[in-house]
Order: sequence, then C-alpha cells, then structure tokens
Amino acid sequence: MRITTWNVNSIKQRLPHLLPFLDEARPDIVCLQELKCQDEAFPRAEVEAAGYAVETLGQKAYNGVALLVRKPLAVAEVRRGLPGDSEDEQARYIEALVSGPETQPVRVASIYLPNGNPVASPKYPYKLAFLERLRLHARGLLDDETAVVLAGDYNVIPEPADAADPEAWRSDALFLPQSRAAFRALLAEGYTDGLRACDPRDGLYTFWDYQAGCWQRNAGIRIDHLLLSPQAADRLVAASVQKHLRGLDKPSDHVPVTVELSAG
Amino acid sequence: MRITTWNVNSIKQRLPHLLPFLDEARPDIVCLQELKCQDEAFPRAEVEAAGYAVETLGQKAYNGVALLVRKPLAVAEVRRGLPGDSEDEQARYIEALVSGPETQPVRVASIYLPNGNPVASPKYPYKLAFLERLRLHARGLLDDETAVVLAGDYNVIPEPADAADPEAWRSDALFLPQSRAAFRALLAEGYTDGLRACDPRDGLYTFWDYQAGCWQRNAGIRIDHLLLSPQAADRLVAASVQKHLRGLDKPSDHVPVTVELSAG
DNA sequence: GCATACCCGG
DNA sequence: CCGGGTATGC
Repeated sequence: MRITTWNVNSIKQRLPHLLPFLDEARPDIVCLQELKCQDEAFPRAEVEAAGYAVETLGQKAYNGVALLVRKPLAVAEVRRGLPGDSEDEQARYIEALVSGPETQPVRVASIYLPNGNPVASPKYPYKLAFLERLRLHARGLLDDETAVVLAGDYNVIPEPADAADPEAWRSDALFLPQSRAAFRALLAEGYTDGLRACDPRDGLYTFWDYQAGCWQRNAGIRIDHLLLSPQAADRLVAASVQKHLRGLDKPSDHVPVTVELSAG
Repeated sequence: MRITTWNVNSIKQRLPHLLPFLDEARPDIVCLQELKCQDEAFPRAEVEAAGYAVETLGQKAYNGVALLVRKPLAVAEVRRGLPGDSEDEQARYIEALVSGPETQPVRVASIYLPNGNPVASPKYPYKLAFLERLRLHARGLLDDETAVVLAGDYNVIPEPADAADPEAWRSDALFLPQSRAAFRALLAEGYTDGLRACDPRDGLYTFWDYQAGCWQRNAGIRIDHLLLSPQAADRLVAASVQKHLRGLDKPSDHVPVTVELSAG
C-alpha cells in the first residue's frame, strides 16, 4: 500500500500534474494540502474518474486539505478538523480510516501545519499550539490497534541535514528550536519519520521556494513528512520523493513524498 | 498599400494572434489600440522580427496606441498625443508620415477614443472634447497635399445599421446623438468612412462584447473606423473586416479592419 | 514567484 | 467576460 503526501499549492492549478501522477504512480492514498478552494470547487469528478474516492476540507483562498483513496479501498470514520480548539476555523486537518480486502486498515491524516512566520506575530504561537494539539491527538490515536500515518506539510525542518543552507533558516519559524522540539515531541510519542527511516542521506528535499532560483540552485528543504505509528512503521518497506514534478511547467513548490507499507 | 486598425485589448495577451496575422495578411501599416502596457513592455523585438518598425505611445494598465510599419516603408514626423489639451495624459493618439519607394506617402494615425460611459460622469464630456480636438486636428491635416488615414477605435456607432440591436445602445455613450454628431462632424470636414464606402451592407461589426454571449449571438457593433482624407479616399480600392479572429481562443473583443489604397 | 481576493475599466 | 492593478500569504 502506497501513501503519498503532496502540498499542491492550489488543486485547480495543479490538476494537470495530479491526474497524470495518479495514473502513473497509482498511489493507494493521497494526502493533499493547500487546496486553496472551497469544497464545492474541488475538481471531484476528474479525481473520481481517475479511480479515487474524495474527502475534502476546504476553505476560501487559503489552506484546505483532502484525502484521495483508491477504489476499492473503503473510507470510514472521517474526521474534519484537529481537536483541541473549537475556535480554530482553518482547514488544516482531515483524517479517515482506510481499509481494504487485502490489507490491514490504516488511519491516515492529511495535515497542513501553520507556517508560523513572522515569528513576532500571533502566527508563531498558533503554530506551536497546533503542533501541541497534534501531539495530543496523535497520542490518542495510538490507543487502538490500527496503523496510523500522519502525513502532510509540517512546515518544520527537523534537522540541519534537511536544508541545503540551514544557516539561512536559523531564525525562521520552520527551523526555530521550539518548532523542531515540537516535531521531536511527536516522534517521542512513538512515531517514526517514514522517509528518514528509509533514507539516511543528506540532500533529501521536498520544497524549493519559487523565488531566488531555489530550484535551479537546489536550495531546498525537507518539510513534508509522513509520521508512522509503531504498527505502521513495522510495515514500512520503502519511501521516496517524487522530485521530478518540481521540474514541470507551472509546478507546485512542493513535491510528493510516498511511503510503501506492506499489507500487514 | 493595406492599412489595418485593431484594438488588441492588451498587446501582451494578443501577441499570439498578432504575429500570425502580420505573417498572413502582411498589412503595410497596422494601427493598434489598447496596448495596456508601457513602452518598455511592448514586445518590440517580436514585432520587428516580423518585419515591422514600431512606434508606440504606451501607459500603465490602460489605453496605449502604436503604429507598425512594414519595412522598407519609412516612418517620419511621429506625433504622440492629440493637440488641444496639454493636461491630457491619456495615451490615445499616435500619428506618423509613412512613405515608400513605390507609393505616395500617407499620414496615418492610430486613435483610441474615450469610451465615455457612464454618461453622467466626466468621462462623457471628455469624450466629446476629444472628438472636437480630433476634428480640429483632422481639419489641419488637410492643409498639405498628403493622403491622411485616421484609424482606430472611435467608440462611436455611426448609424443604427452599425449595431445588431440599436435599441440596446440608445442611452449609451457610443450611440448618443452628441457622439454620433461629433463623428459626422469629422466626416463633414471631408473625411470618408473607408469601410462604409466599400461595403453598404448592414451587419458589418468590429466589436462583440465578451459578456452575455454577444459573439455567439452576433450581437456586434461597428466602432472601429478608418477615416480617409479626400486624397486617400481617391486611392481607396477595398475594405474588409477580419472577423475570423474573434473566433480564436482568447480573442480581443475587437477584430481588425483593413483598407487597401492604390499606390497613388 | 506564484497563488489567492478584490477593485477598476470596458 | 476578460483585461489590468493592488494587497496578502507563503
């Protein structure tokens, strides 16, 4: 079973990349972030025609997350929104239980964590609070037996090796010690960084800024992650970054990251 | 010698239509309106590569006019701006004397007349004042011997026969009696409506609004005109509307109109 | 740089 | 409807 996370930076603009990706990579589950559209505007028909069930949590202009689940896998227990703050209106979390005839079930979340910049604004405390809410929820998800995959754009660079130029990110919300500590606290709950567990090499990036020729200079960072519960980590067989998509015309600034789990 | 007028509604957006038009129709002089760009942003290199000299009067976002003159015709006495109001900053008038080895010279202007709507705003008096300034300047141009062609988007529907549904335009600045009288006053100075002189038929339109399916319903109007001085009218051999360009992808709402003059 | 949104002008 | 502009988020 292959599970992909991809911040598409507008589903409408990226549909010409998403549909061929679905056809060629045939992932079983896709976690999308930054849809930048309301639910009614999601190109549901096209994605369903590609063989996927669609669950979205959209909003106007910003954020927006979705889960695509390849038929005949079954989707249940869909949760929209991360618990812990009933005031939080931002569309950043969707979760579902996915099961199929030939595989053990997996609970999967598509997460778009707050960027957190500028650090001296309310955006940074919001980010840290979101990470803490996620930790508490992630802990709760370990209570039942099912494998859990928390996939998304975490907007956290876990280690210096996850940035081409870590110095440049020193005082950025994506790399500040508190952000990284909150990410490690997630791991400390018993979750495994799926890509890092499979590939210890430096220079593994998932995001290259549109500006300043970052892609051309390979000035990337690794901020899109799939965190696996122990039951999921036990099934981990491979992980990879679909870097080529950054080279297409009108690309997202993020590329897909995929983990492969054994049937169980 | 063929002279074309075309309101391109953004030269940048319409370059993919203009360049094939230049190659296929090979007009000798092209009068463009609504460039919607500053002079530095005009795609000069591409148009020069197509074999044309370029004279522009651009401004930011709105208006903007240009003259394209096919080599080896020579351009002289370029005038930017219509005389009569030193306060007028809008880029709506450019004029030049064009001469060649095998043809009598022609003085040509590319004109983008104010729309004038809403009628109850200063825009309507500005339109009428512009028409009056144009009449006085056009009169002066008759003083020397050269043929004159005043071509552009006049934003005037001269007669009911020049609109598919004249009733719909009854109280519009393009069809109000004062606008039409000002246009007739230009003709009264001795100028000839080139297209009308060649083709007396109804249903000859040069503009179809983007809205309300006007193109699909052929709800057009004739507002792009080439006015010929007596010396130019004597040389008039043909006139036509290049209607097919309205059917292309991402068209201008106006189409080119072309007159052919004998060498003299 | 590349996406939104909203405004103006036609 | 379809250009352009500005502002904002990342």
